[in-house]
Amino acid sequence: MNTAAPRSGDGTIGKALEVLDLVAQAERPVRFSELLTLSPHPKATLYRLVQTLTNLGMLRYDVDRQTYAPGLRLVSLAHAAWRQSSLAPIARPHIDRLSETLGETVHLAQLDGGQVLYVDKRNAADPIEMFSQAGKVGPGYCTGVGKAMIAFLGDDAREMALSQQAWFAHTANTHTDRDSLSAELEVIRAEGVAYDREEHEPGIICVAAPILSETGRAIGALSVTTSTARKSLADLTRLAPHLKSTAREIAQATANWQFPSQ
Amino acid sequence: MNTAAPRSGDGTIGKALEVLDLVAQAERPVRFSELLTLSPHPKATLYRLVQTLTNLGMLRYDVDRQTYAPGLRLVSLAHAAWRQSSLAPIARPHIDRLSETLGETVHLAQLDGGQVLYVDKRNAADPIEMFSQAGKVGPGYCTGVGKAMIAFLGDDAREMALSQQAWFAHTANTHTDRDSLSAELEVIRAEGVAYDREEHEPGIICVAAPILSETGRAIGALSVTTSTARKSLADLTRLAPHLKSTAREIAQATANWQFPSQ
DNA sequence: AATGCAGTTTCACTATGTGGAACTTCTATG
DNA sequence: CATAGAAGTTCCACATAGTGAAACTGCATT
Repeated sequence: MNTAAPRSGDGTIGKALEVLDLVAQAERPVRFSELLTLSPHPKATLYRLVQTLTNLGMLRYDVDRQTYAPGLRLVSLAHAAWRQSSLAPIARPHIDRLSETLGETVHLAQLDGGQVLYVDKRNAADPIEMFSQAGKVGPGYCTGVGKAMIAFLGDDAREMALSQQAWFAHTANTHTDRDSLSAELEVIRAEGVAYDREEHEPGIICVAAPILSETGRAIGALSVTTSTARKSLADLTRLAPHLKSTAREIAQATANWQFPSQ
Repeated sequence: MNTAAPRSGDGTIGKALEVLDLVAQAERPVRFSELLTLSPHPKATLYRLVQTLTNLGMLRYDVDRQTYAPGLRLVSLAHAAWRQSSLAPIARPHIDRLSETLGETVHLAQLDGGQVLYVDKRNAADPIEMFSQAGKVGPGYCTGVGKAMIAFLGDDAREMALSQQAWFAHTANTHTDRDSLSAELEVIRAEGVAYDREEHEPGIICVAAPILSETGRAIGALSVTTSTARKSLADLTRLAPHLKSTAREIAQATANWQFPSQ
């Protein structure tokens, strides 16, 4: 088996996925010419790729507007991925309970290519939401769940993850290089909890606890997010024990069934 | 732009997606050798495809168990697809209201390659947890939502859809050929509602209304599903007007924004 | 030690995908 | 209403990228 994960350059299939990503990241239907400016490929090549993807149902082409959007076939594929590769199905009852106890919205995230992928969320007020939030991605280096997970990776995986960060200063508190973050990761490892101190968005704070495998590696993370208007960091500290115990419950539940560490 | 949608045979990318589908359909982590028996490709070719997909994050490889599962990258791609290409974000408030009014579980579905794709569901208080969730796919020819949508397709699209059905007799009531179904489609077009009379699962019945574009083509469908133990078909008939009016509301909401007919 | 099975690598071959350029719409503009 | 320009589509000589038979490497099992 191959070791690294370059995530691009893998032949034709890689190119096709780059295009798919481009369309997905656009967040709205795009015209062919827009894609052309965004992609490194010559016109004819891009054209064929887009055609193939459309034929395969991975892109949807709107004839009237002449635009491309991600196709619904992805949704059904993702369903399988979500059920098999995410902690969500197993974690769901535990998250329900936690969300109810705390009266706060709880997020469940996993690491994918150095980025945080939210795989489920439980809104205290409004139950059962699916992909509305699940599927969303965020940065690893400046979110509570991201830091919680990176702190508890194996050395190689952590190096990998650190090298994949953008280190963009979203706020004055954002870690903007690996040394700065690495120092905090030590603390997170010691405490078993990570805080987001308005590092991603001003006014937004969060506590997060990693979900650990038997070998002590992060396989996911839980978080409670709130705004400085509603709660303080001290308040969140009080929630930490609940988070940690729920994380431990989930870890146990997964150990009984299956699940690979990164 | 190409017209038809053969959904396979599209070069290397098509092959890669076939493999991805295979893994997704397995519903559990699969070994390489299992894939080998399922796929028409020779060992080496399959091996490379699987490697490429793994590198790209579309598959996840579990080193310990030597198994492949759909990768989480799909979940984030699907998020974009769900937001842009599904009716769910627009329809959500209307479905909420309907589900609350009726006190029943409401499903929202769209047609994708002749199959029904459930893009959202709203579970009322009393959850009959059964066969459906966002991302789940079902047959077109023997579900309420499927028949409601197929009835209101354009001629070409309907022919296409009919040719893509499996016509498997799930129950004694299942339509097993296009003539049988076509007759019912006439009725559905006249009434504007479709019923599933235990055609997919014994004991499960449903009413469905299509969501129509300005040109009268189906862009999705709504349904209320229940069991014969709880309700009769006559009961469902009484719900039909609510379904139809909600479907019309959603159609209006989409018209104001965007949306292509099939 | 011998057999068999699952997974991986090699390598000559050629099918597949490439991309520059030419062609066709369509839309904006003088 | 002619004309320029941009956006989308097709063509085709070329070589990269993918193919698959066969050989190889572990690792169980007998």
